[in-house]
Amino acid sequence: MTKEAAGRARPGRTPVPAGRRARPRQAEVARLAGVSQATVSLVLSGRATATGRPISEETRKKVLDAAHSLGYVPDPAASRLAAARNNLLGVYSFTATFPTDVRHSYYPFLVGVEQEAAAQGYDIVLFTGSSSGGAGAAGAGALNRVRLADGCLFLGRHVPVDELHRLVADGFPVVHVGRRDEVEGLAWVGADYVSAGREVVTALTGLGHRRILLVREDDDAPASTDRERGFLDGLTASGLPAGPNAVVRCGDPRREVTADRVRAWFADGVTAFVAEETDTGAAWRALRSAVAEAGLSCPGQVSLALLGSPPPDLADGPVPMGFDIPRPALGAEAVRLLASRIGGGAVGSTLVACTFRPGATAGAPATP
Amino acid sequence: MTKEAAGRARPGRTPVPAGRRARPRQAEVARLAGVSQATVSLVLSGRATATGRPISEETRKKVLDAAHSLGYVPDPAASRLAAARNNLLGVYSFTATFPTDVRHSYYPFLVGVEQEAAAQGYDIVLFTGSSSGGAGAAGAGALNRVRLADGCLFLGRHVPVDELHRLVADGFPVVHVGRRDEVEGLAWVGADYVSAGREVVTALTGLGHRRILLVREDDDAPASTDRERGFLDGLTASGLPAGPNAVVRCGDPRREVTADRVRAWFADGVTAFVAEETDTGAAWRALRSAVAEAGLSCPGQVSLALLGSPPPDLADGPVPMGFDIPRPALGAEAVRLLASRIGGGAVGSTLVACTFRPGATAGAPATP
DNA sequence: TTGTAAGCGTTATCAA
DNA sequence: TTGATAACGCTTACAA
Repeated sequence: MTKEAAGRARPGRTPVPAGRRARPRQAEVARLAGVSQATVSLVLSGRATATGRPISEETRKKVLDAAHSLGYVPDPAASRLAAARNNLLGVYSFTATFPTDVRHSYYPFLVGVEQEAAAQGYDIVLFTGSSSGGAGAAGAGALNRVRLADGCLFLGRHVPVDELHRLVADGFPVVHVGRRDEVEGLAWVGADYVSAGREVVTALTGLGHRRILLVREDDDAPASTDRERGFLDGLTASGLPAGPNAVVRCGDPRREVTADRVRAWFADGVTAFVAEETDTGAAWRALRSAVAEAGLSCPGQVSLALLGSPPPDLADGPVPMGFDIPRPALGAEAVRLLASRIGGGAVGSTLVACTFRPGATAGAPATP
Repeated sequence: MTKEAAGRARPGRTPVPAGRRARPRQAEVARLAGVSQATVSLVLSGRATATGRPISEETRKKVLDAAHSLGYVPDPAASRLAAARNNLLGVYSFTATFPTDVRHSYYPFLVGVEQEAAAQGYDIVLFTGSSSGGAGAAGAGALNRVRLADGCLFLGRHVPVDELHRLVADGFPVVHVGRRDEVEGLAWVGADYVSAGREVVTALTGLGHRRILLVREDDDAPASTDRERGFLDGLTASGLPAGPNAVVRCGDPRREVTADRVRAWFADGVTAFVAEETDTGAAWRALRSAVAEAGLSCPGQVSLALLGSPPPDLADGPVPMGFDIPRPALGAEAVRLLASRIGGGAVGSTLVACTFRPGATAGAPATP
C-alpha cells in the first residue's frame, strides 16, 4: 500500500505515462532487468566496481544488457541535480561561436576543446550566448544557463565582468580562454605572447638588424600589451634601445603606415618592421602594401615579421616570419584546466607557448 | 508534522543544512517573502502574468524583492528536470564536425544552426562520429548518446540507417540536413536542386544556347540525382531534347573531360557546359581546365555553369554562372523543423530554395 | 548482495 | 488568490 490514503483525489502532478516517452529511464531498465532502480544506477554509474560495491556479475550483465537494448542514456539535468555532475562541459562565447565572417571564429579553439573533452569523457554543450536575440541571449542571468554543465569555458573579447564574477564567486568551475585579469579569481589559459615576441626580435637581431620598428594598433587588449612587452624585451636582450620610438601606435594603420613614412623610416636606418596580428590584420596589411608601394624589396632591403598569423585572404603571399598561436592546444589546455577545477583542483592559469615561424620575409639587412 | 513517523532513523540521504549552501533556493526566498515556495516559482517564472494567473501585485513585489535581496538565481538543472525539457539540441555529424581542414566542414550549416537555436532558446550539444565523449563510445549504439538532448540534427553523406531508424521509431525527434529518403519516417531539409538546376538551364537557353552538356560524377547521391533532374527539366521546358546524350557521367572527370573531347563537343555544336558541384569540385575543375586547354574562350565561344559553388581554391577565378546553396538557411530551417517536432509537430520535410548566380561565365553563343 | 526511500530544486495540479 | 503536495530522473545512505 502506498503511503497516502487511496481513493482520495489529491493535489500534485500526474505521472507521465511510460508509454509515450521518447527517452527510457532507469526505472524501465530496472523493470526489464528485473532489479531495482537503485541497482541500475549503481551499475551504470560504475560506482559499483569503483567503490568496491558488491554487485554480482550476473546482475551487472543483466542491467547493462537491458540498458543497451533500450538505448538508455542518463538525463543530464537529473544527474546534475542529484549528483552535481553530468559530464557536460559548457562553451560560452560572448560573440557568436560560428560567425558569418570566419575571420573571428573560435573554430580553431573548438578543435582542441572537442578533442580533449572527448579524451576526458565529457560532452560539449555550446551555450548559444550572444549569437542573436532569442531566449538565451544577453541580459541579466544569461550566463546562468551554463550551470547546467559541470563547468564552462568562456571565449571572447568582451566579458560581462559582474556576471562572470558571480559564477566564480559561487565556486562554479570556469576557465577563460585568453588572458583575463579583470575578473578576480578567474582562471585562464593564454598564449605566451611575451616569449614569442621576444623570439621574433632576437631572430631579427641575429640576422643583423639594429633598427626594428613595431607597428601596433591603438587599443589595450592584453594580447597587444604582451606582444609589445615581448618586442621590447627582445630589443633589450639584444642590447638595443627599447625606447618609445621603437613602437608606432596607430588607430588606423592603413592611413598612418604609408609608403612615404616607410621610405622615411628606411632612410632613417630602420631595416626591419614588425606588425602585430589583430582581428582584421590591418597592421600587417598596411605594412605589406606600404613597403611594396615604397618600392622596397623584401627581404632584400627590409625584413618584415608578423606577431601572429596572417589573415586568411593573405595566406597566398609569402609566409611571414613570426609565430603561430597554437589555438587547438590552447583549447585543449583550457579543457584540462577546467577538468582539474571540476575535480577540485586549485585555480591556476597557464601560458601556452607559441611556435616560431622562420618564414620568407626576413633576411640579413643590406650593408650600405 | 511530517509524513513519516518521527524519531525513527530512516534510510535515504540526509538533507543539506540550509546554513552551508552556496546559493539560495526558492524555499528561502519564500520564507523571506512570507509566502509559499510554489508562489515564488509562479512569480519568478513569469508564468503568473503570462497565463493570467492570479497573483496580487503586493505578493509579486514581496517575492521579487526577497529574491533580489538574496541574490537568487534559478538552478537550470532543476528547472529542466521539472519541465521535462533540457532545451538542448544535438548536432551529430557522421564525419568529424571539427576536421582540421575547415573547408570540408559543416561550418556554414553551423552558422545557421547556432543562430536559430539561440533564437528558439536552445543550446547545442556537439556529437561527433569519431569522438567517444560522455557515456557511450563509438561503434554500435553510438547514436544513442544523442538521446541526452531533446532532439538531434544529423549531417553527413553516410548514415547508419538502422540506428537512425531506431531513434525515429522510438519517437525521438530527429531532422536530417540534406534530403534522405532511405530512412522511413525521417524528417529532412534539403536544397531544392531541381528548381535551381532548371533555372540555370533556362538562363542558358534564354541566352540562345541550343546544345548544352551536363558533366556529372558517377555516383547516385540524392543531390546529384536532383541536379540532373533539374537540368533535364530545364531542357524540356525550353523545348530541347532531354536525351541521355545531354549528360556525361564520369568516374574521374580529370581523365574523361579532356581538351580533345571538349573540342569535339564544341565542333559537334555544344555551346554550353554545366558541371555539378561535388565535395572535391572535380567536375568543375576538369571542365574549366579542359576548356582553357582547348583554347576556347569563355564566355566568348562557350558558356560554362556550375550547379553549386566553386571550391574555395578556385574562388579567385571568374564567378561561374550557377546557384548558391544557402547553407546557413538550411541549418536554420533544420532547427526550426526540429523544434517543431520536439513540440509535438508532425513530421514534415522541407526544400529550401537556392539562389541563382548570373556570374561571368555565360553569354550568348557565337553565331557561326 | 540487493532493495527502500530521502532528497536535489524546480514545475504543475488541485484544494482551500 | 495562495498553499500543499506530487512528480521530474537520478544518487546515495542505510536497512534487509
